[in-house]
Amino acid sequence: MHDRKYLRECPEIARQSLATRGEEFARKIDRFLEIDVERRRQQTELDELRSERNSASKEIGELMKAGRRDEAEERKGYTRTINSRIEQLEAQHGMLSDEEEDILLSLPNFPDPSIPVGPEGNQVEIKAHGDPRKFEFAARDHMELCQRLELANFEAGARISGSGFPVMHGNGAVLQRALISLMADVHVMRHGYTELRVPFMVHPRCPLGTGQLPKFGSEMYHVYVDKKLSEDEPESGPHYYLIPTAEVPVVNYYREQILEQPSLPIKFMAYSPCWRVEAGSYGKDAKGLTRLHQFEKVELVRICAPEDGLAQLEEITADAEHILEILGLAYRRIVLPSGDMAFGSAKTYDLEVWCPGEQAWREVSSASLTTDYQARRASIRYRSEPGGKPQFPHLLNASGLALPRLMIALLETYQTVDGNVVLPEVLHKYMPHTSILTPPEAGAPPMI
RNA sequence: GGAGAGUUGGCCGAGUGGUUGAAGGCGGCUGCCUGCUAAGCAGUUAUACGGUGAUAUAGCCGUAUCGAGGGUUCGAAUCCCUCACUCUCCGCCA
Repeated sequence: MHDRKYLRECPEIARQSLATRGEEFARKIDRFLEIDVERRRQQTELDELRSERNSASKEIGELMKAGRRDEAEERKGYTRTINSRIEQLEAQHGMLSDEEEDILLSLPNFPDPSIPVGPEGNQVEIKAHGDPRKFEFAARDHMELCQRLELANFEAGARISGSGFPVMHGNGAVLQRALISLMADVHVMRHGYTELRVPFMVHPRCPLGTGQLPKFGSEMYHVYVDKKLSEDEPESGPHYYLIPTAEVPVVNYYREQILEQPSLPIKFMAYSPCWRVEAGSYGKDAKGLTRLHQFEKVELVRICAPEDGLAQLEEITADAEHILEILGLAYRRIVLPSGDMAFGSAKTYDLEVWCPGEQAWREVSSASLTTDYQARRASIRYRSEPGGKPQFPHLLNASGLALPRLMIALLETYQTVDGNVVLPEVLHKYMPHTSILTPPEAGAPPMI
């Protein structure tokens, strides 16, 4: 959400900035400005009328006390006429305020001037790390490896829930758990994050704060208690959203709070499952573990001083990259163009890991600086000095990292000629029972 | 699922129709006093929006805000209704 004053005072800059994200926003800003002028005019008039009513009421009180009933009655009549005017104005003012609010909530963040302008495809590679492994044999893709080593069961997942809900099986499940532990440990012990364990279903206010709502409600799973399912007005009862990322609950940890002289940056890490509807994406990267309705992720969030945002983005991105580095995976960092960023982001780096079996770079992390955009929406403020003015901090988030695609890269990179997988050393202490994934022995539960 | 209690300022906590934006306390800030420390005294200390002002985000004026929404009234934190949330006890359950 943007500062009204800024839009009012620098509409041209705002228009130009948002034009890089889509052509519809200039029109919205124009409408905002139009409404804003009229809304303020009405508010001034309302304030004056109310002021008059307040003082008249006070007078009535004094007249009553003094026993001057007739004069009091006369004043009451006067206030009643003011009230009808107030009522009228309030209705108009309310409608305008609502529309203004809707517009504000539907404007994305201003892109940082440093990023490339344009639609998806205009991203720029910032750096590359590690060499994609060369194979002296035909590298298998992760589907084949999962099948052979019995690591993931897609059919069973479909039976249980539907497509996009795989069951991790045997060593696949263990490996996933090991990766979670490894990443969490590194972020907590080495990078200094405080770990949170958060609710996975959240109050609607949360995704509004982070920017998924109101525009992207259809991309999240919405949960009602059973008795509300059949009713026409689900909004009347308690309802929740399944989190599409731990960023949602973590950012809302301080929603509507004023932090008193916090020591910034605040760094939070949270592991969680994530649910995404992914409507309309069938067929697009949809095979295997690439794109799922439910997946797991370790998420990083930072809260920092406004002047520090860009530097913090570099750090949080480096924290995510560090995981790829200790796992020995080749990756590149790209900066997303204005037209391809999440709604609340001002600048986003994607980390793409090399998946040799598919001969493709796959996004495993997205690190974003949301500046004060989420802080405003979620009303998170802080005072840098006692009695100082509350100000909006900058918020950042980064996946560190998403499990399924990390798993793809890991399996495909460390496969051997005979179709096994030799795990990198850093994982050994998290999987003491085996450092080489091989097909299960006879007697293991069948994967069908 | 059943029964009850509650939701007030950074925190605790008064307050059942009229100078209550809100007593009192804690904490914070400013000053005074005290030859250390401690204590004491006085003052001050919410947020948002609008206007005015300056144009460095000071000051002044107004409005709104006592969980949310609606109602009664000239006037509501205070009365009425609806909803949300929190807590306690019982039941059920990992």
